[in-house]
Amino acid sequence: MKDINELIEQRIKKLEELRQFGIEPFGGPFYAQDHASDILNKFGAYSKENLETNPSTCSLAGRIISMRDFGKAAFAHIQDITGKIQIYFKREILGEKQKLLKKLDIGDIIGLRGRLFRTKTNELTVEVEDFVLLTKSLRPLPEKWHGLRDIETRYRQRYVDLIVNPDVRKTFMKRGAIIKAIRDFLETNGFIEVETPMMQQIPGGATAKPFKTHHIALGIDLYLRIAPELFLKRLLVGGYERVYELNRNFRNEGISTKHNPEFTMLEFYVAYRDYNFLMSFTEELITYVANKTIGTLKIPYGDTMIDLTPPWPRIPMFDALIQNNFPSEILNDREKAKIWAEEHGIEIKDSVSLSKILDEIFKEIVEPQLIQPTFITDYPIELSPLAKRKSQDSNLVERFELFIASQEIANAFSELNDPIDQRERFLKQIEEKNIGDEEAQNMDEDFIRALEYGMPPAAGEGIGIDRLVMVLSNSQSIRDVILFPQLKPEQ
RNA sequence: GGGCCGCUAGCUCAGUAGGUAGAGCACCGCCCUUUUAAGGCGGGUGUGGUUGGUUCGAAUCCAACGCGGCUCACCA
Repeated sequence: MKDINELIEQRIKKLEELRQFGIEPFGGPFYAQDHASDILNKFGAYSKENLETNPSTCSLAGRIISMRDFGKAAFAHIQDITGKIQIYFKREILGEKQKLLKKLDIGDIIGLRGRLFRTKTNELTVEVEDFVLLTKSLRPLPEKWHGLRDIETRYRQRYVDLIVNPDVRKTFMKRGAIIKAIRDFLETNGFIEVETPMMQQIPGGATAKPFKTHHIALGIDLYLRIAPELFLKRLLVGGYERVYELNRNFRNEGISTKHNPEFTMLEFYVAYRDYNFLMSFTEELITYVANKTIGTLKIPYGDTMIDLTPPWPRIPMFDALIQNNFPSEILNDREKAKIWAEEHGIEIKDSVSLSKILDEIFKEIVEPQLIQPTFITDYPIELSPLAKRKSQDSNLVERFELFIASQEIANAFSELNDPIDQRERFLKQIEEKNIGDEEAQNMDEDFIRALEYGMPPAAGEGIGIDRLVMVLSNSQSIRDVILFPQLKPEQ
């Protein structure tokens, strides 16, 4: 941060000179009446003559992002949250104040009022009648054509990325719109938003390694939540019928283009429904969000087009395997399945169960092909300790995952509400943990106690918001949809 | 964590038989009242990621380390 160079020194000098003129370079409030894009939209149809005969004034606040100074006149563009607009400084109008332009730099934030006109090239422009410096910028912005390309700097200094890369702004605006649309949809369908603990004594509700922290006054270790699931289901016991939480989860895993240690998850629960209901509901939710935020169900992703038009195929997991040439006769044969996997280049650890082997094979041979939205249903019970068994086959659970663009977007199931079965499943997890599965789930006695009071039959779902935003914004890396992705410390 | 690639001016990038570095934009000075990659004249502003090594001499060759990207592993 101490890399004071000549460019910064020059700007500090200008700042001091401005103070000598009695101008405060870090000013107070400025109540602009307008925004750049609003003006462009509102007056876009007004001709040059029109603007001359009906003078229209405006006031704006924003950052100077370019400057073309002629001495007695100057053009600049200023940028606000909506976009940019050209402004024109003219000595005839500003008088002595025109000289202040010498002390302004690209990057400074100003407030101004002026009159709209069109230039020779017909660009709608604000002729500045008065302006005030609101903030002096001491660091030079990246140059105007190539902008800021360096990925590391873009992530570390997202503020600069946002100033100079309009697409980045758009993506994060879209992210905000997507989240708002999700809330709108859930609220209109009778869901109530809640907040449950992020710091948990027993991390549960997912298979993942947690972050550990410590509470000094209580003298206990706490874990950042890996999922809100067990608390949301306690709320079903408490009487909530439709409930959701849209917030951060934390998982102590590697970082990649698809994983950030903290990520945003929507979890929602519906009493008196099952996973079949949720599949239809998910189609409605995602198509609502897509229509609302991008206005179409046919969206580009990488070099393919994704068509979100429902209904989406619903394929049982085992069928999906068989359709991809996995021999159905060895679905129940751990040894042969393991051999098949290894013959297809999939590494399998010795201790791993049949279900996990099938899951590995699925990830390897099926998942990459699930470009268009697809529900994969009916997972093996060992993979789903919180899900309800299928009545026709007690080795399977009523669960689905939604895949789009080869990514798992949603995971949902009919919730297990039998406290006795739940206790057995937890005990099974503890066995797994003892064998060495770091991610196996923990016993949560209070959760079982809650179930013992009676949880209505219910279905619950988690949607990975970052990944959904990736798909809807055609982003190839999760870091492009998280404002401040986790990075190693700078030096 | 493994493999591969990258790190040179504020930004985007050049620069190998090894001879202490260059372009555009930005910036500084002067000129210019409709420009928009404004233009004209003049100016290079640098801890070459860091630390060592080889060498008379290193941005360049070697090693270690740091950070980033891609990829594999793990997951959502």
